[in-house]
Amino acid sequence: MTESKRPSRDLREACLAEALAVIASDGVEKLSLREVARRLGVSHQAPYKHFPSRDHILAGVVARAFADFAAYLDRCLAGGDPAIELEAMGQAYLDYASAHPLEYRLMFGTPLPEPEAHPEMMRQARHAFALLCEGLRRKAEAEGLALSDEEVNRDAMFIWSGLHGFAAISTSTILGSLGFEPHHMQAARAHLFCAIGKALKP
Amino acid sequence: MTESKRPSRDLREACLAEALAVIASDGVEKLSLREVARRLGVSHQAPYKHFPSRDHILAGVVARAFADFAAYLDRCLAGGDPAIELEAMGQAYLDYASAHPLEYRLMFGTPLPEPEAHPEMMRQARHAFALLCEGLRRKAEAEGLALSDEEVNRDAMFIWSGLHGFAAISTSTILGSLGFEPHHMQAARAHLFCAIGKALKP
DNA sequence: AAGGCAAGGTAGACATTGTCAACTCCCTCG
DNA sequence: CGAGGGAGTTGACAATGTCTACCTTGCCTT
Repeated sequence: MTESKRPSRDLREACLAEALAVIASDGVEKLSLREVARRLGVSHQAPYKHFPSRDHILAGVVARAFADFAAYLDRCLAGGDPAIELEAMGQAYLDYASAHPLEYRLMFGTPLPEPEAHPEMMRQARHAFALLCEGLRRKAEAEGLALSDEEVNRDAMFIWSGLHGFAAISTSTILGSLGFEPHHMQAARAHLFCAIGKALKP
Repeated sequence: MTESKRPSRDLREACLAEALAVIASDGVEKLSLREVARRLGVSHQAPYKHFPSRDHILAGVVARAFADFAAYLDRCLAGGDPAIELEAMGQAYLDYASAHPLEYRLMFGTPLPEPEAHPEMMRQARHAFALLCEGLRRKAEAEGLALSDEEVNRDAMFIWSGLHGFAAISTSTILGSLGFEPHHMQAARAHLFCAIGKALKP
């Protein structure tokens, strides 16, 4: 009986995991602390000992997703040809969105309450954007170009727009009723990367 | 006293308008039929005579936003050079998003309730996408190209991704903590259109 | 080692919400 | 003129977020 003695950290973890499970099965709007507590077999007030409010447990789930996402992108910076690295990072961006549509939509498609109240989340977002800028700068250097910060930012914003737009559309429910099927999206994705590459050529 | 006699259609309209007002002031998650009814000074059940459920009133608001949006884009198809028309439509897309960030986020940034349960909402969405495809097709024709539906769809998806991504990022709160200022976004927007144009050249 | 003490967990209460059912009012159509 | 039905009202019920008051238990202080 070494368990259920000091479950403090355990319950917090379990709440986060179970909250994600609830969102996955019933949607984010059906997330309720009582449902989480019920599934975990604890009282309806137990989660309140770890999260001040429903918004805070949701923010906790989102923060975890951001951390995962950043780690996912980080794995692409293994060193090597900057152009290939950059492309790999773009692919990883969409891979993550398609492998974890739930988390992606939570991060970028859900109105989060008080973004400035969760600085860790924003820090991760800044980190991801900085990775993209860094990749662009390295690629430009490798090609002998000297880009100003402004130019890097503009290119980064263009790429980010394309990737985020595609990811958001892909993980949205609109696609189904627009008549798009998986193999269409596969082709569209390849076309997107091709188009972005073409636009980046001087 | 010619009013409040047959307010049937009026109440439906008033509900939609007031629902949008509620969303604007308190956020979409605080939209409740009872709050709408309270603001309109009617009983908490009155809206149910026009909308079967809370999701249906939300879908009604979104459908109206899609219709407005499509009308906004439609104004660009006044005839003339298809290439200029298409560019104007892209500008109108971002203009709408920046002029009506609330509605834009409702349409594309909110988990919509059961799309197949609200065919009118999806019909409006399909219409907006069809406008983009139509613009692309006309431009290709004017240039003497014969594009297959697949190619049109892929180009449309690329453009839509770029526009939507930019619009979503622009209307999000991330920008602030990323250090972007309005004139940066102005330049980034011009750069985006330039890049998209470059990518569309064969 | 005894006694508190604070963190973690439980139970009950209250306001608010979505939604169902039964009721009233009044216009319209036969 | 009277029946019918659409529009609106009232009442009720379950579920939820959140507050307050209680219990439990391992640890720390003296």
